[in-house]
Amino acid sequence: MSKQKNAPTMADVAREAGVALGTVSRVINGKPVGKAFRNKVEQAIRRLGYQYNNSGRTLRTGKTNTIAFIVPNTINPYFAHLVHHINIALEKRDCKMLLCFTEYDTDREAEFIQMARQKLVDGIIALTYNPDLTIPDNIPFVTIDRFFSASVPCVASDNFGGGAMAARRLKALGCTSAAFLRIGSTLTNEPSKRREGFISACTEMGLPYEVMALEDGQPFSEFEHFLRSHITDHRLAFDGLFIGTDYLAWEIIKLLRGMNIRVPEDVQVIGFDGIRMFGDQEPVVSTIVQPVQEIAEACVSTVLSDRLSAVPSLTCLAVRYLYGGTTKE
Amino acid sequence: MSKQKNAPTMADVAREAGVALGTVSRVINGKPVGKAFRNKVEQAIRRLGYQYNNSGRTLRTGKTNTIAFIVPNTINPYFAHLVHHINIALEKRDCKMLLCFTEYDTDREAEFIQMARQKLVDGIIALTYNPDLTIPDNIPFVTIDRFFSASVPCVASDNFGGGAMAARRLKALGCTSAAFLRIGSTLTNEPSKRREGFISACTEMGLPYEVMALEDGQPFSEFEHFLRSHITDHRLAFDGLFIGTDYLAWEIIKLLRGMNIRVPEDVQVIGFDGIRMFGDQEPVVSTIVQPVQEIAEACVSTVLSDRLSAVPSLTCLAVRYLYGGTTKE
DNA sequence: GAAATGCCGTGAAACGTATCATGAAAACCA
DNA sequence: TGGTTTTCATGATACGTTTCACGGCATTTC
Repeated sequence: MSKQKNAPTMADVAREAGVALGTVSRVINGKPVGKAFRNKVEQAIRRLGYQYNNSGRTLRTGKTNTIAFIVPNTINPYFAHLVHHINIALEKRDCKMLLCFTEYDTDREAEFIQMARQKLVDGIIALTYNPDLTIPDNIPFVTIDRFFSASVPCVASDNFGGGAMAARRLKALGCTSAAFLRIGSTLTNEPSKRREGFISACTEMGLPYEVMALEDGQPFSEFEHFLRSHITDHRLAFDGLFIGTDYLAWEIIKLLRGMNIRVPEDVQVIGFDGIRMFGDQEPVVSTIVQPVQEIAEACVSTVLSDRLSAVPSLTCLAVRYLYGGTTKE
Repeated sequence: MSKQKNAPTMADVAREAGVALGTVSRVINGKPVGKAFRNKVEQAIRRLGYQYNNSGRTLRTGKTNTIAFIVPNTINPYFAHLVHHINIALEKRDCKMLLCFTEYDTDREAEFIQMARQKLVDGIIALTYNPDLTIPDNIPFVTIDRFFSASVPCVASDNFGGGAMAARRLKALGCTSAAFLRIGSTLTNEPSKRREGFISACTEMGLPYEVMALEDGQPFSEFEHFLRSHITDHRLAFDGLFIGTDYLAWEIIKLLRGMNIRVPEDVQVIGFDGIRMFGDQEPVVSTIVQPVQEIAEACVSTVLSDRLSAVPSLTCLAVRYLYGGTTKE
């Protein structure tokens, strides 16, 4: 019961069982061992309550069975869902997850990547906001929604298709004039394809549209100016709004309601990500749902695969989610 | 550039610097070292790009600088916030966090605790749902909101006070009849004190109240029956509702709206936890905010403290949060 | 029935680090 | 200056595991 009853080691088990150290190891690792010997060892393990020591194993094998997930935070529900599903996917493969919150801080992203080099993790899954990140080449690295180079696997859903989906949906809802809002300037980002897809579909359908994008660092209030400048006679100049992120959509809806513009009566609003407040609840905004679970699964299977460089960027299908129900396209 | 350029070790640094192995170690660990020697070592480290190997260090010291946080999931925003703040508190102390999702599964809770014994973590912070959990006595263990015994530190906010706060608030809002809803039967739970505090304050103020508690496993629809049975002439029999959790409150509000009962016009609803949809957004329900950050800080400082057994259960002050603004009581 | 083959138990050797006892040099004191 | 203390570099050791070469034993093969 003492706190420092130092835990039994494999040597203790070997002594207790009257076998060699190597035999104990073979039993533990499921290597072929004679039945009698196996029994002796297993009983000794049970008697002593032996548990393997992870540090020793890791030191010897060089494998930590741990993957780092670098993500801004867990407050944004979309990130929270990613964390959740990545963890599940890792656990399925007997791996642990080391969570690294960057808080959108570039320096911290770099720190975490350094950390990986201390043999703390076997690989890294990263959702970063630094387009100039230097990706280490000596450790498996997978990005979510950020394309760096052909040699760095990038997992993303069909952002272009999702954007087009949003446009078609607005049209189907009877909108005659649309607008697109997005924060973040990095045009090589995968998510920027949502805009491209939206524009492409609008053009194709002959739906007029406007685009308003905020650079990183620009004040959020710019959006308010944009919206206000489009109001005449208490009416918004457009009746359909596609917003790059549910997070942003929620903010915008607040803004609109503050201007006495009703959603969805006066303007249809569609977000992106598929965030729901809790597990099985109605969405706060109409949204294009990202297949979070598939994204997580793809990240994990890629980061754990040996032939990393051969894995192409993955593409998942987006799903539309609207007031009250889910529709797959 | 090759993937297997095995990383430089302390021995390599020592050779490069022309000093002894122990000297390198002393430099790295900030022990007193002669200036000339220190310089030589530091330069060698830089030249070789040396990074310490965590497994070796852990094996030697027995310290992993990692704390496990056992929590049902990260989907519930309250949990997500806990994860976030615990991680921040750990990082402040140069510790890592190992996240363990139980999904409310008792077996998995036990598994994770076993894992800790493999020297994977230095301590455990747990938010469990198994009242019969056996707490290991050979590893620092801190619980959130669950009291097991005097020897297991339990961090909880002032649940009794929070419950009383909710009652007073309903009264202040002009309610003349109240009800309390809660899921989960474990009466020794710290959160059950919310009910006690509520009842106590109602009694004190002469505010009539009803209590409806769902046992674990009972169908959620029981709540619907309860609510329906309190409706006469399209009017609810009470005009104030205190609900043990924001999660539940949100569900109940959905239910109420489905019955054409308006919130807050027909009935005032107050939840508990202080969940907000995103970082700085309006709450979905009125709620008693838990001081998540302080709770996290208390957990971490307790689990990392040596004189664990001497630490009493901590208590934090609750804060009231209502439509549009925050009020401290 | 002897040689060849396969099976599997053995003990030693690493993995990379922190620490400890040792001893030498430097600093201090009288 | 001689003795005593302090400072600090050294090299060996141990942490707990996996793996590897070795060899003993049993089973097969012609």
